[in-house]
Amino acid sequence: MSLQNDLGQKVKDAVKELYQVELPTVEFQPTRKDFEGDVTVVVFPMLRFVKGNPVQIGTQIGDYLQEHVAEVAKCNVVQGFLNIVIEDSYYLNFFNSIKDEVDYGYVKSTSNDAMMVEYSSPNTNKPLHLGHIRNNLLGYSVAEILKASGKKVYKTQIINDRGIHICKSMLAWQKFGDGETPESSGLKGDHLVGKYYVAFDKAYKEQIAELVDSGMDKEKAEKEAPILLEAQDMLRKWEAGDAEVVSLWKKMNSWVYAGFDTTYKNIGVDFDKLYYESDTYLLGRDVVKDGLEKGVFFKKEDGSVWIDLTDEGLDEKIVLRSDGTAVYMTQDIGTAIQRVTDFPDINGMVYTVGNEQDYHFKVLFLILKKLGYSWAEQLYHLSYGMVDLPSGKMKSREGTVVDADDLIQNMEETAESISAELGKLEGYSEEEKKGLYRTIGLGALKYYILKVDPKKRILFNPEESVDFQGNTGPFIQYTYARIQSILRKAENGRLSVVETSLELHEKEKELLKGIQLFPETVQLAAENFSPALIANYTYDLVKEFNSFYQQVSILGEPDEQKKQFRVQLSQKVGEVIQSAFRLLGIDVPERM
RNA sequence: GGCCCCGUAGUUCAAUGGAUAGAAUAGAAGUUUCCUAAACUUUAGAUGCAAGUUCGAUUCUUGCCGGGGCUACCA
Repeated sequence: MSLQNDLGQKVKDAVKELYQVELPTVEFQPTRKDFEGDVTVVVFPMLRFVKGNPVQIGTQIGDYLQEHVAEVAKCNVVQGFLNIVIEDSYYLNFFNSIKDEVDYGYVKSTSNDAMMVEYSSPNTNKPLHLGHIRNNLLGYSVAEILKASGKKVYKTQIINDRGIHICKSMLAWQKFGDGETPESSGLKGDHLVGKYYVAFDKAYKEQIAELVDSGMDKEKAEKEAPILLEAQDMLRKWEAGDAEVVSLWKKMNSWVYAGFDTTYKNIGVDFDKLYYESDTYLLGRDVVKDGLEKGVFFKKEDGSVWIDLTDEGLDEKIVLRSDGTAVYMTQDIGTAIQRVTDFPDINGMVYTVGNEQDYHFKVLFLILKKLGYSWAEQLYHLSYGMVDLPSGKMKSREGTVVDADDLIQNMEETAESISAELGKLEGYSEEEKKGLYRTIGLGALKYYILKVDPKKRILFNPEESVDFQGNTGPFIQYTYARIQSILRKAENGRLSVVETSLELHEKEKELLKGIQLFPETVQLAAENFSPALIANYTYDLVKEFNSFYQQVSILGEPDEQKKQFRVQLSQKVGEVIQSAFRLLGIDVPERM
């Protein structure tokens, strides 16, 4: 904020005048609640440059600031901390300067500095589950945060639509499906296909057990179960372009896509560009050949191509098989390059992928750097921890997952029953109510997931479900709804400018400080790819507002100037809540 | 074995190397003639262990202990 810049300069001036020393930086922090003041200068780091007693230095700087800076009202020094009280008029001036700003806190995209954010990237053999939800929410939110920080952003996903796991669902459907379709069964397409993925695994396990019973050892049985051999055969046919297999593949994938579309729409995420693995899995081989000539890669005797990363503390990693076919890494190299070809203004990419692939992305990024792409300097693996259940890991194969669609429905139902109990929705139509339950239910879920550091594992207990009270999405939505209620009741006579001679209530000042923090919080969240920073910021602001709301009468204030100021202050807080929550992909309700 | 991530109140989460480690929830106690009590106000309770760097360490370094992951010519 500009005040901090100004003050920083003034502190440097003070030190220069008092001690004839140039200070490189000045460290600020918000003053802790227990002390008097608004901002605090930490004196300790200066001791490196200025010899002396920190208390004395702090006091002298404080005296200088009071004399030379109009906004500084008072100072006090506690240990090595110089606490500065800022004049009310400064905050009121600040408020006047931003109160009518639309999208306050967002930076408009000006440059061609574009980023691509990849997230979701599901397999087309089963429906989305809670792990995908975490992925989707993180990726979408980071994309929105980057946009708000001034970047151009392309959201993308790569759909993993080929491979043995896809053939497993197809084969099981062929064998056991009896022609079942989404229409005939009433099942959502992705769920229908997922059902056959589970059915495959069941049949596979049965066959293994039979083979083991008949004397085969387990490892061999796992490789030679007839149904697995059939699936492998199907994959070969697919790769050869066998018309029947390809047509089945297209049919079942289309069911899955229809299902995914519904789920994405319900979660509220979207994409600017889709990539399909069936189109991209051959990419990358030419690049590897080029890289081989440039000496980035080397060839082993059997003809396979590798990169040696032992200098970087990693291992050797294969990039092309001895038969010349691609591995996962080859595809990823090719796909990254393809994206920059498709969108030449891309200057960086974010990959939202679980932390079990940390190593893979470390290697991928290194390879791209070694190949000499300038954009390779701006690659980020948005890595996140697993979502576990009390019973352990989620496994789609075994059907032990929290299904995304079920979970969303569950959240809506919980929101509904709480709302019904509170009974505040008189006059709302059924349709409006339904929309509200979705807003609240999803708000609870999204906030619950996004407020946590992505790196941490989440233990999700479906029995306890997600809270609607305390540090939660609904808590913040509720505050927003209350503010809207005030605005509806307030008369229209709006002040064009707030008198800066107004004396601020302590809570009002805290709110203004909170509002002031929003733009830098957005930037910080973008730099750190961290929705959690936005969530925590919003919570702090809202908590402060609720305390203000409780202590200070807004509409009941007799002084018209003050009343109008409080109404506008509330309105601005509401706008910031809405803007912040938009970055998390969470809606805010007019009533609740 | 090697490498990576995590370890903070009973539980779920915070804390750019800074002051007396913040919240929420569960527990105890209050606040509705007053703008929505999904709220507000009290209260009790925590840095895995051991060294080191520093004026100052939850944060950085090392070792150990716990939990998870990666370590495929799978994707």
